[in-house]
Amino acid sequence: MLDFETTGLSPNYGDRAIEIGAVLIENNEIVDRFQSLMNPGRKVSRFIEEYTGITNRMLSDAPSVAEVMDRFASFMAQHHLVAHNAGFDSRFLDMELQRINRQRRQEFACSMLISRRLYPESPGHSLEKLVRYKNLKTDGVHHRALADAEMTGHLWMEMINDLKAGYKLENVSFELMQQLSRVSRAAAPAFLQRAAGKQKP
DNA sequence: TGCCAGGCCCTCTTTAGGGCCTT
Repeated sequence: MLDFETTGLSPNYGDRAIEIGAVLIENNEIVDRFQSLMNPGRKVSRFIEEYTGITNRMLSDAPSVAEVMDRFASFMAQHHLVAHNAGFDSRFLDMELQRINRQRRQEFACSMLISRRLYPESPGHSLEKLVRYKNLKTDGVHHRALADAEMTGHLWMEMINDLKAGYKLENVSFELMQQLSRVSRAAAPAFLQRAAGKQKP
């Protein structure tokens, strides 16, 4: 599970990463963590300072983006990747890796797309609203990379548990989650019924 | 200086528009 804080929304228009947080999940348990600020080599806006709590002063002492991303590439290794609204984080990850001549090879899954299919009745599908809706573990910090990655991890594990309980699935693989995120919202229940049928002995 | 996203998903749809979600 990974999360970026950035200078803005568009890597194609020059925005850069300023913090990355990630948790490694094995057997429905957080077993490792990664977090670092990174100096993008430019000032961040007042809006970003207030939105994230990450100030220009904090970034001036931080290691370079290249240095942090090199360490993170080793941390993520070949593990599957998950982010909340993964399109956003995958664009920044791929752009920052490209800048250090490295490349992502593994697949991404999006916890937001899956939550929309699994919890259509939720009042919203932002990370914050889902944490409240599912009463997930949180330390109350939002818009910081490690805290958001941890909450995404708890959401991911909750969704797996709900799929197991609600559809009598014995095994919920990363691939099944990815497939779920790709079927239409209307077709999701039938897709899950079929998946459960296939797993019956 | 101020401007600039991208994709999903619904609906009053498909020759489109707008809300949501990420910073």
